[in-house]
Amino acid sequence: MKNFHPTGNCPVRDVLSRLGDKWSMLVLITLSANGTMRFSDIHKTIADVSQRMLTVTLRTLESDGLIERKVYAEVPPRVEYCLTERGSSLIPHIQGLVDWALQQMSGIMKSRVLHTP
Amino acid sequence: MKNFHPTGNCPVRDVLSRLGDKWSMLVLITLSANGTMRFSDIHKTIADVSQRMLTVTLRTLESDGLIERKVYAEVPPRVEYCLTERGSSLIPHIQGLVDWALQQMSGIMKSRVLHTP
DNA sequence: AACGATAGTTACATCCATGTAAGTTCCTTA
DNA sequence: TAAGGAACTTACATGGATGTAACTATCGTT
Repeated sequence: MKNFHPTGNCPVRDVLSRLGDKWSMLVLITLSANGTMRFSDIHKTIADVSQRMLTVTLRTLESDGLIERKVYAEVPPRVEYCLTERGSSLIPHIQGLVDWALQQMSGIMKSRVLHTP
Repeated sequence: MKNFHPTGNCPVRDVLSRLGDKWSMLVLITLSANGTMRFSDIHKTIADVSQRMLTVTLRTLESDGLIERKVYAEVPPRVEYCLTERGSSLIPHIQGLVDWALQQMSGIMKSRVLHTP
């Protein structure tokens, strides 16, 4: 347990807590699957995210250097997002989690029912 | 309710959202590193979790079948926790995320500073 | 002149995860 | 007789994450 420091501020916890929010992993997987996308494209793909939270999520991911934001000086505006190299390096790990969840979810749902009669 | 609850629709999101809370991954990694542990042992290892949240987290993990809870009829009580097979199968994926975070966190911190002048 | 399109921003409201503090149980030991 | 211990449980408080709705800018099109 030398990686997770139980006391004080842990940078690893900090980094991981960003991915644990409601939309970040979903956005990253979406960009990985589709390549470069406009704001409206992402919004259509993840239909139930609010405009505000999509903006907030994208800004946070950009701030951490996981995605890149390109603004084109056009009217109406055009903004494109894509994964950075750092963002791409994270994808296999998220995908690993998703695959695990897909394999296990049936059993997990059954387990939940047993534990809440 | 005007909108569907997102985790109500997608089982994968539901399962992953459980792992995204503040303590679940930490508890799983701790159990993986130390094997069977008592409640108080986990609490000592993860010093800054409140008693209540440790209880809540352990119950949730148990309900999903990721850890096993063994109660011994003694006074004072003794309760032991360990990973189930399902919980163990998740560890490599969490560890992959942790390793990634360790490799990237320095660069991420720098990126954050650049994006918040 | 009004409208639509895109990608936001702002102010405000609400919910839920988490925290705090105290109470509970039952036996053992001083 | 009372304190101590493990593992909770309950009631209440709080803050941060998320949601809602309205507003913005600009230009070409109707």
